[in-house]
Amino acid sequence: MAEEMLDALDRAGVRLTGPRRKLAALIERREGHFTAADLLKDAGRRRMGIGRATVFRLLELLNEQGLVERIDLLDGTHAYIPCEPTHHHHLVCLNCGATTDVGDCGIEAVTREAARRSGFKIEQHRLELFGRCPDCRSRN
Amino acid sequence: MAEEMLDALDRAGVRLTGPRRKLAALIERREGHFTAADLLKDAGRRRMGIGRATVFRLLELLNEQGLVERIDLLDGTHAYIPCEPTHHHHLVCLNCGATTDVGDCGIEAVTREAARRSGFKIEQHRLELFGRCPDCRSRN
DNA sequence: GATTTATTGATACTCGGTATCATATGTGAT
DNA sequence: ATCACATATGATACCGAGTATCAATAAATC
Repeated sequence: MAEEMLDALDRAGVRLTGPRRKLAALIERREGHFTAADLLKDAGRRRMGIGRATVFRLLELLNEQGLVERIDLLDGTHAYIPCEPTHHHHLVCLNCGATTDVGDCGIEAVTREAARRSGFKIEQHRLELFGRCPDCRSRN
Repeated sequence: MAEEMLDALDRAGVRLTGPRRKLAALIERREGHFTAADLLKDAGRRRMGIGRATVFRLLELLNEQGLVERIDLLDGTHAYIPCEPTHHHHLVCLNCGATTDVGDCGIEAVTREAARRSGFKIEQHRLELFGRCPDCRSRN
């Protein structure tokens, strides 16, 4: 469990410590997006004695490895979501918080058009999509 | 000066107070994106005696009226940019911080495709584009 | 100009995230 | 196995963005 994350950490050349293993497991059993505070609470509830800083440090590491991404919810709060380390975009369910990834859906064309209109040379983009996931749609 | 913002505030039915007029003028003379702290510093430098809370309150008001938008920079910090109150997306220059708006550049098609692939019903989206503005491109 | 009500600025607070630093622990060499 | 040492840890303190509170002030309306 949490193999993928631990492998990535190993590959990144950092130590596979107790706190990191435990946190990776906690992240894995989470569904949808979560905040650093959520994780910290998870750990606290299980008396894991894991420090605040450690949580943030691991999230940063995982983020560097592309296994977790920081997204900005519509209300301006930050959340983290586990994901594959390839370029993609996120879909966030406004009802239950579930997230999915989608690959390139033709956004290249959009950036090209924006570049043409503005004269900018576009180097990066960020696209977040918000809506209702299939489950929540069928559930009412 | 700052007519547009003051008009909008008036239309919104709030009072046209001294601090609001002064801040609107300060926002107007800003270029590119700015943080609440930037604005506060502007005001402080001119000994305007404007409180922290007032700055945040005005930014929130302007945001509600669509005259200012909060964007998330790549490094995770929040910034505000003045803009038109129609749906659009933002281009941010990674070099100088300048911003421009572009209207719909075909993103409808992208959201439709993402919806098809994921089963989500997409209700909102957020797209931010980062790159080099024409000035910075020609300047080297 | 008086009155009413929204707005203000000071202060204190919350919350996400970071810096510091002495202690603990994983790891690679022995 | 154990040693040595670099890395990671957790406690604590800190920072910066944003919000709540509240008595004092100033727009708007009459």
